[in-house]
Amino acid sequence: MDETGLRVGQVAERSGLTVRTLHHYDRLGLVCPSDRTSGGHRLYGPADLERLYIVVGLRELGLSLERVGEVVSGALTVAETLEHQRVALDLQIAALTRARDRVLHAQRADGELDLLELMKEVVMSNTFEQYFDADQIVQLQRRRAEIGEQRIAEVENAWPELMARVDAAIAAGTEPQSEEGRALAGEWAALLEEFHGGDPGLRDSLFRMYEENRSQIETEWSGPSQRQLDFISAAQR
Amino acid sequence: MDETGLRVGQVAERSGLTVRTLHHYDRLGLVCPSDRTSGGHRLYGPADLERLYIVVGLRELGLSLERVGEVVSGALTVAETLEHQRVALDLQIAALTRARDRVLHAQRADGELDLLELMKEVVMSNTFEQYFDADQIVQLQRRRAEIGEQRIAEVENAWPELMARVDAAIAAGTEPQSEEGRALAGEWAALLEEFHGGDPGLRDSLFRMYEENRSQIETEWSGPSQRQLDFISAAQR
DNA sequence: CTTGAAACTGACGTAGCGTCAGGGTCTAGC
DNA sequence: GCTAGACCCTGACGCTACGTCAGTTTCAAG
Repeated sequence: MDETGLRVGQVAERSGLTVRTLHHYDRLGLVCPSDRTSGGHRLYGPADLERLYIVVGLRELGLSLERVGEVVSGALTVAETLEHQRVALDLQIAALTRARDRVLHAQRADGELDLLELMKEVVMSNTFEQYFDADQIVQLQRRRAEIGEQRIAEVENAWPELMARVDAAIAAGTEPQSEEGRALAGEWAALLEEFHGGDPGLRDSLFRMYEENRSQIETEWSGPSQRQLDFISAAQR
Repeated sequence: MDETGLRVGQVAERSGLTVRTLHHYDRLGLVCPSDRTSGGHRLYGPADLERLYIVVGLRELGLSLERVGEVVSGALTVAETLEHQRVALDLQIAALTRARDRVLHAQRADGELDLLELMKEVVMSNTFEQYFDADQIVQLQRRRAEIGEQRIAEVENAWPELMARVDAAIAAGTEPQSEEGRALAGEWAALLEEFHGGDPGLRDSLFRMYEENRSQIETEWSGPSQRQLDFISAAQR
């Protein structure tokens, strides 16, 4: 008759979970109280609580209950699970961040929902996903986080300004191979580098996307024109 | 018998959705094809497609199907919906980012899952959430994104270094009010400012948390000692 | 008229519990 | 011993946004 131990309600209060949740974990076999009263009420002992806290801790990492079960039972190695989870979280964060960016963009349309803008955004990001795989998108997201929003805004503002100066140089008849031309090409390359961070995979994907969607990017996204690209590539030779 | 229009399969192919999804939207009343063949097959006209693309666009913003329905029916204002959605996405991103940080922290325990570390993390973030509300957590997250990870790492490394110099000053018998003492206090305030960004609400919450968990923070998180705090506050007077 | 592809309408499954519904159990006070 | 009130029990359905059969019917070409 050693009916010591906490009842569900008390465990719920201490752990911040609900009684229903504890029932759920019990049924799934995650945390089963090792004792019951004669009337069938659950009694949680110290070992049960320890297991419960392990489960809670793993859940805070965002693992599903199924994974948690596999980890506590030893069916999954911890290191591998953590690595998978990190990647999964990166992907989710990237997806949500893109949604947030789209919302911000739509909000700029001030009151009226600009469906055309929204569709352009959507088409754009779909195009984007054709050329960059999940890992690359996560990689880009990481770079953005490392660099910080201020620097990103600076770079985005720098592009039209640089493109204007390139246009001016072309109009003035500047030789691409001249010192001025090569300086412009250097700036151009530096801005590109801010995007792909020197990763050849990212750079190639970006270039392929550019090649295959040139006219659309030029007209709808005010990207660089063919003349500008020609000038820059001539200067880089 | 003007049975023109696209069938579900064709619409699915063009929109990137599945046939099942189109059935689902039809049943929910979101996008109901305005025509059917005599045999009952769905026929989507141009107006239906337009409505479908609006729905798809709104879904890409992360809105639930219910919200999408309310927006397209005009029951919800667009501006308000977008603002709510932005906040909701911020909260989700913040939650996932915290989970990711915890995973990274657990991974540093190298192979062996350090449950004690994990529990400390969890307890810490629970403590944190007692003192900062959802808006403030989002605000902090935004600040971190703006500043960039490099700067954050710099600041985190700067703390122990500064604390060491303060200790040295105390050991050398430096007066808090001396020029050297006030310089240290200035650096101290600048590092704090990096955290709260000058927001008085954030600063007060942080101070309250510090006050009420002083011993724990000092021992488990190698935070500043009482002696150091006394020196700094004396120097600031 | 046949045949293969495509479409139709249910209906169940998913993750992690919330939320009744319709009971028993525990315990303090009388 | 009895009862009231608080607590606990075990089902069972609900929610999101579809995926995935299953069994039947329609379409379009030969």
